[in-house]
Amino acid sequence: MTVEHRPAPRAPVGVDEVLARVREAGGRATTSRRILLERLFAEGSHKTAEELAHEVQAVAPDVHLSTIYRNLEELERLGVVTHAHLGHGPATYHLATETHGHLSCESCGATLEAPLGLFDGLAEAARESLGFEIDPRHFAVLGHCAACRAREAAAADG
Amino acid sequence: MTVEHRPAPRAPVGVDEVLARVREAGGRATTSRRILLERLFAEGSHKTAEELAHEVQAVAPDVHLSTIYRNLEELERLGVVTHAHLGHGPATYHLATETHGHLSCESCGATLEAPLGLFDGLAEAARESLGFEIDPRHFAVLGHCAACRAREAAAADG
DNA sequence: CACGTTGTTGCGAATGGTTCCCATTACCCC
DNA sequence: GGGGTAATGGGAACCATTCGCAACAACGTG
Repeated sequence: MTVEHRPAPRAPVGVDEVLARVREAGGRATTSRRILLERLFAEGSHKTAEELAHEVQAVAPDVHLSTIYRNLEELERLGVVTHAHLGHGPATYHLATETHGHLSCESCGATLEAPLGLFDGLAEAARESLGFEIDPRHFAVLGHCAACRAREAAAADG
Repeated sequence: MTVEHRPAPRAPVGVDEVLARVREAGGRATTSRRILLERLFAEGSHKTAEELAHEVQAVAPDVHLSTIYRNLEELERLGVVTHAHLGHGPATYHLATETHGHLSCESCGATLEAPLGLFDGLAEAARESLGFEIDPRHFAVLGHCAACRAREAAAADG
């Protein structure tokens, strides 16, 4: 067994499917919800609530940031969306379709998605020596990306 | 080589040594600085700025929280103190004498200090497949501790 | 399709953690 | 023991997020 927690999210296929699920759960298919979902299904993942708000507001200017937060929270409860903390700065949200761990560069903020298998070495070590089960999805593992390391090494040589 | 960044902190031996170093660097040995250092050298690590403020204020009630933050920042610049982010909630500060990685439980907030060697498996995997050099000191790797896993497993069984 | 229930929204205020600004204080070098 | 300047207290500002509340709008029902 590798890293494995939380209810496995049922893959949402599209906006309408998700809205149907929202209604099943007693919720309503509001326009702000629909637009937000369209933005989440659009390419480019790991968006902050504020970025999503801007995108949504390009279509529906009155949608308030707090509505974005509330909808993200609701979608997360349904297992459609997840958020990840990538170091300093705001959380980022993405579809819960594919699960992956996060590596984030402390220097430039770049985020790498990594298959959970990458974390198996640490997962095993932590589990065996401490009984601790890591989860690299909700919080990124920080460090320094290749580009920044190269740049920093070059600067150090100077 | 394993996980290894940042200037290796010269081990500070005591409050007075650190204050001497502060002065070398053009700083001044103020009372708030001294008391803060005494608290940092006292046992019990991973204290938040606010906890440290309370401890300092028990001795010198007028020391302001912003002074604590400024002093911690200054001490960090000198390599005497480090801070770590352990998930949600405020950062924690501790002496930079001994370097270790952090594992933090998402359920109960417990923090485990782990030797950097524990992270070697992931460090190698990330370096080799992505050129990414992890640093488990500044940001904790999150997950679930043994106690919480046991409790959660029991609850799931019902 | 009008109606009422109730989930949602917009908005602003509140929160928690941290940083910034600024006039005053107090180190400490001579 | 006076002067230059680092540091302080205090509070305002800041960012990300949450909350409270009155107005609104979905949508099942009649």
